[in-house]
Amino acid sequence: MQLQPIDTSVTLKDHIYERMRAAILGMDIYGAGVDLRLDERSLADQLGVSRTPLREVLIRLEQEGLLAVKPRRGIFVQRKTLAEILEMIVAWAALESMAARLAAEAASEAEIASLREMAAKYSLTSQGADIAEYSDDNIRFHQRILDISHCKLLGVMAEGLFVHMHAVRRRAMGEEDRVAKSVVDHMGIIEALEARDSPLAADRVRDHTMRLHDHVRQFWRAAEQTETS
Amino acid sequence: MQLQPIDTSVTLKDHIYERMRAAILGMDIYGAGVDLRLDERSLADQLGVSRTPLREVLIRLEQEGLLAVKPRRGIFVQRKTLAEILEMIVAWAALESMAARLAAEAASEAEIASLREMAAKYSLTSQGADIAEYSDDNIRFHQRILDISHCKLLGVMAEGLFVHMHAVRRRAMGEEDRVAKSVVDHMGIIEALEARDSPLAADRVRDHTMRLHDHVRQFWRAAEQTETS
DNA sequence: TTCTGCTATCTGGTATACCAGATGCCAGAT
DNA sequence: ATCTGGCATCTGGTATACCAGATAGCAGAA
Repeated sequence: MQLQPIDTSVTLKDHIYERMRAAILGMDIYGAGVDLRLDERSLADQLGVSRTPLREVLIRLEQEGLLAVKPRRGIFVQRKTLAEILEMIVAWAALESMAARLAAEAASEAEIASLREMAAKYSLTSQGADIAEYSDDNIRFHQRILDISHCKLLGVMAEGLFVHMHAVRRRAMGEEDRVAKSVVDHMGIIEALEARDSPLAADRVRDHTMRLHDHVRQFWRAAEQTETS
Repeated sequence: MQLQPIDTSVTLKDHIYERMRAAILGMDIYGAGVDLRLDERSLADQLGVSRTPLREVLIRLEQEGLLAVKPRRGIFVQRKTLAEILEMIVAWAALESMAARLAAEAASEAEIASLREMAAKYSLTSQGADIAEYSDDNIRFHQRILDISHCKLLGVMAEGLFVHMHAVRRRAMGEEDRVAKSVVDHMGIIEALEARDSPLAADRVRDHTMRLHDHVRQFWRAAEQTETS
């Protein structure tokens, strides 16, 4: 008889973390009259746990930049400024560009082929798909590049950045036009990878992401947050 | 009369964090018979605080990859595997390469000049300085590049990576030879920045850091850790 | 009516108590 | 001498109590 060990490392905190994270990402952070203040006790009540494990989760979420804890003031969902969003995209470009470079050097044919497969969905019917769906697939495409770089850390670090993009989407995306351009970019990236041209792949990925950078800078809807500190 | 507001946001936790972090970084993590287990209660006693704030600090340190908390087993200082170290260096190269690119485009003359100043110390007397001192100045040089990119996030993310290099130094550095080569690399980087050649600057920074990558891979002393989980 | 200062109360910070899983030692059985 | 099962105890996880700063509303003075 053969038994798999039971994973005892999952604790209450982990469940709380998932719930909280999902709840925060589900919020329309940038909405006008949205209440960004959280209340520890009330949250603990709703989740049916005590404050202690909840607080540890809140601290973790603070580390990830999703929350801001202000001593004796309150806990707030963190709104990112345009400048911060732009910096995240720059960092993302840096990481993914490196991932593309590594992928061009070391990824298997099958791995690169899997990218083409993902892109194929849009190459023909590019105008038919709706934005939201494309946006998800788009993220997956980029994560796949990070995966096939075989450098886990790049993926992990980028993941921490993607999280924040989720909220931004509602605010700065939206032009139909970009989808078509994006598809073209993706094909260019795939071709560079297939050609094992690592500098070219790195450049194309970086340029592609930096185009998003410029787009966000241009179309960020200035419903600016008023809070200072 | 003019008064500056008192910063009330510094709390016990922050002090504990500093102490713990310094203590951990000061440890010879990779020593042979080093005890990597920490005891919450004992630490709380030593610091003169209760477990609660200490735990929050420990969780933060876990997030940063310095500690590993194993439920009902203990808290351990995290040893990095060679693979993990190498991935960190890759990520570092990605971030700093991007920083160099931005710096070449946007840094002021004065900022670039400050790099030359830092490098000057070693350009002539390159053989005189001891390794430890050079190593510190070396880190500062790289942080300066991240600074003058004017992208804070790149610096912050790289900082989180540098922390781990501290412990690695004892283990994989040491050849006098590398100092001289490193100095040459630095001058090349500075020249590319001065020429405002951003692709070249990015390439040189990346190559330089990836040379460290190769060096570590080659000279990592295999006194391998035995623990599995 | 307006301003001042007290106070009730809300919030996060910290301390402490208790719970349950993990370990290791030891007695008793074989 | 060796193996097994139980128990004492150690460790982190969770719950709860209490503290002090932050706020806002109100009462009383000017």
